[in-house]
Amino acid sequence: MAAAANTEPGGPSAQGVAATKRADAVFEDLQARIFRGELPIGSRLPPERELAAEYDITRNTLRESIRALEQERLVTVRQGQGVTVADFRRTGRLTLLAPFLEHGASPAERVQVLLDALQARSAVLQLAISVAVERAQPEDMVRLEAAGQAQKAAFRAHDPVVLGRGELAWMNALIDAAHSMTVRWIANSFLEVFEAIITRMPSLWVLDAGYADWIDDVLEAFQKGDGARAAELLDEYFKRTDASLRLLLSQILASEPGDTDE
Amino acid sequence: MAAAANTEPGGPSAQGVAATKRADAVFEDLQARIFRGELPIGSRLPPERELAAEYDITRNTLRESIRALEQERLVTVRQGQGVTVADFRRTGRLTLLAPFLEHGASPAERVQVLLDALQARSAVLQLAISVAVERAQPEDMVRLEAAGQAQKAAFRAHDPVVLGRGELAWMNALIDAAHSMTVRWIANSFLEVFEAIITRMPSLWVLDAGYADWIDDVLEAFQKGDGARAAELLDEYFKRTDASLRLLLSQILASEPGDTDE
DNA sequence: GACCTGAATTGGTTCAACCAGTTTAAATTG
DNA sequence: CAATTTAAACTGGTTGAACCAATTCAGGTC
Repeated sequence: MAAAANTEPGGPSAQGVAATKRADAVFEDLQARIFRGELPIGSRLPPERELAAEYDITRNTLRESIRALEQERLVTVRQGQGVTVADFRRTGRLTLLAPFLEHGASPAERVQVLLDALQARSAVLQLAISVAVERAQPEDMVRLEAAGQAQKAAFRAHDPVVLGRGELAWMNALIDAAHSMTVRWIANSFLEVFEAIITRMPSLWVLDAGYADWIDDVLEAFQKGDGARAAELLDEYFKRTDASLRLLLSQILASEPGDTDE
Repeated sequence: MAAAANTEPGGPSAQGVAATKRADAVFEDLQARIFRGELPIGSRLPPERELAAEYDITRNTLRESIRALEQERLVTVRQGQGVTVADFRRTGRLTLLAPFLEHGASPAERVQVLLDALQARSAVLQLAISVAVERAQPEDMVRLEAAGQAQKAAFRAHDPVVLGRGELAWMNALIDAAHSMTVRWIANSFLEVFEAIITRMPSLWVLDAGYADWIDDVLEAFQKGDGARAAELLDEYFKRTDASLRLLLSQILASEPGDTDE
């Protein structure tokens, strides 16, 4: 028990691990094929009857997969006309972020999306801070403080997984302190990505040497109610670590020639 | 043809207008019931066989609806155990924003979410600007400039629908100029909301008197490559209009006693 | 060539079983 | 009587075949 403790409630659920349901498995495969460009944008999927036969499932089951694809805006479905691959790069939504980073086609594009996502993450956390400064309750402050201290302690251990989970906990505390559904909903898509990174490529979890001090500074600014200062600190820090990550990723990109991975 | 011109490609698609497919209709109804709290968080939905009978559809069709709910993280489904309403306020993602604002339970909560969404929108557009300043191509600049001028012209017409669509076009131009899938994906969920507002409650489209000048200032800062200045202008402007909107919404809230609308 | 017409194609829905985890309650056992 | 075992019942997951309803497209008609 307590094997893979979830950072926060609302953890595991959908497509977390390998899909057990046939419909899920087919959904993921089709999703990956679309991301890979194997099913090009604008092209039509084979008719449901054919596709079902290909995957050796019944049409009803296949339809559930298609329904999920449609919900993610990866395809558009019209009676009599077929299922068409949508221009997801343009029409997609943030829910595609994590799956795209896992199944996306070219390494170059994945790296680009990841770097953009990091910048966006910084913006989201800055938003969270500015809202949280206005709305944080005493218990939120306690939780934030605790998460920060835990991180400072864990920092000396140099374990990327522990630190990653700790930072996730810290982010969650901050997001909860904002008491904003909108902030929580935006953040969840990013947290999904970080979950995946911690689990599958912890080496990507880059931390700056000044991490411990930084935690203190942010907490202090936050407690003073100086949201602008806290946001600024956050921005600066991320600019530094993201620069390191950029370097790291370019190295990985250079060493990994082809498209294949997994 | 050209009847209800879409602002941008990637327009109509899913649940735009009243669902024609039975499965979609049921999905929307269940979604609304969950938002309304009629199906409380943590409670179990009736068994599929019963629910299908209630809606007078077949189980397979109902399952497609459930699948969509699951994809939106509104329910969790486990074999042998049933379908449980998820704590969407915590586990949901940005895709819920538009539907929640349309079907959400208490007017007070809807207003709160809308105001938070506006602040988030500002943050997202600031992000878009800061990225766009780095990546905008000449054609992006042309498009932005054109959209801005069109808005200045339309401003004198005082037609909220035209102005709303124009501002949507302007935002789209900016988002495209960022050349970032992440930015586009975040923004799409917000654009969905604005689409709905323009169509259904155009009176909410508040514009400041200084709108025309503001457009000029932002464009100028942008063209100078001063992303920080442009973002700042955007933030200031939104703070002003959002304050007006806050007032307007509180009035509407006061005049509309019950939960019912539509 | 423009216009109907109807078959073929494709998704949408229905029905009726059966399979597979979970839960519950009865039966068994100590 | 309490703990355990067992089997029924419930719940979602999947199947297969058939029919309905838009859309497309090929032929036929004018």
